Amino acid sequence: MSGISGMNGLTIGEVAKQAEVNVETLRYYERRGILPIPPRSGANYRRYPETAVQQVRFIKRAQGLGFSLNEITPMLFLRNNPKTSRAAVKARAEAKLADIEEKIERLTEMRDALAQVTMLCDGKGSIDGCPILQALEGE
Amino acid sequence: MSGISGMNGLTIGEVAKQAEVNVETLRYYERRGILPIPPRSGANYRRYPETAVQQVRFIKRAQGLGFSLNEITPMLFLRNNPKTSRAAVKARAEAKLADIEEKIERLTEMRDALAQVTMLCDGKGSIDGCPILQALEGE
DNA sequence: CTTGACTCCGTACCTAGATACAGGGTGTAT
DNA sequence: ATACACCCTGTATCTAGGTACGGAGTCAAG
Repeated sequence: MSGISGMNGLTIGEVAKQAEVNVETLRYYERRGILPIPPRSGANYRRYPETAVQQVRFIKRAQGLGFSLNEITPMLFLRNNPKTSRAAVKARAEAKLADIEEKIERLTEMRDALAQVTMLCDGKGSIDGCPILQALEGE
Repeated sequence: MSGISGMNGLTIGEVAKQAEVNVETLRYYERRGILPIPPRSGANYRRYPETAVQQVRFIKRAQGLGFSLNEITPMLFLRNNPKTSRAAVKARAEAKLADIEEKIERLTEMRDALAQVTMLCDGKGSIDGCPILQALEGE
């Protein structure tokens, strides 16, 4: 048998592999207070419960939906608190949704402005009087 | 008369005010090599030509269109080089346009995924079995 | 000739999310 | 018993775009 598993809980490397993150990332999450502090072995090795893998995956999925670590931290707390209502969870999701929509809108405005400026230019000749540069220079 | 203007060129504070940026930002741009190094007065004060204000505004407008400082630096160079073709400028604008569109697409995917998850939840009851959390936990 | 506003430089700090590395200790297979 | 993978801590580094601060020098007005 390889590794030092089978003892009691998972090593940081095992959690990292299963959750598909870097070992350093797990230590970073611990420092940030986003992952609970695991017990230590006699040799001072972290001993993670199986649930740690699920927690990390939860974090990664939430990140994939646009949540920042600062936003995820209270969500993990919520998740472990049976008094939490679904309404509270839903409210966070909806706030983030609005957030993402605003970002999309800002980028869309940017895109339209840039597209307009780009279309002014036929791409021929020297830069003297280039409409794109004029747009950036002008009033 | 207030200030030390009228001498020859603009002080850093005057440029900052006219271009609506922070004084520190101008020094930062200089360190980054994005703004040309201005001559100094006897007292070692920066003496900016009037064109500096235009350059800073150019930078700020380009940022507003989504260009990073790293992308803007060569654009300023291009702008001052009469051999540059409009095609080169247009190519940069189009590349950035594609870039922004990709960002919009990624955010849109995110939004759709989050919206779907959010709609599963009626916002009633305890978190046990909350569909949003289940989506984050589950496979 | 003092006061206040401005400037200088260098360095540290900020957000966000990690990643890397040095210099040690540990666990196990051969 | 030795090699090698793994773990520990602490600190530094990275991207991006600045902001803040300390201590010193300078300028113009009253």
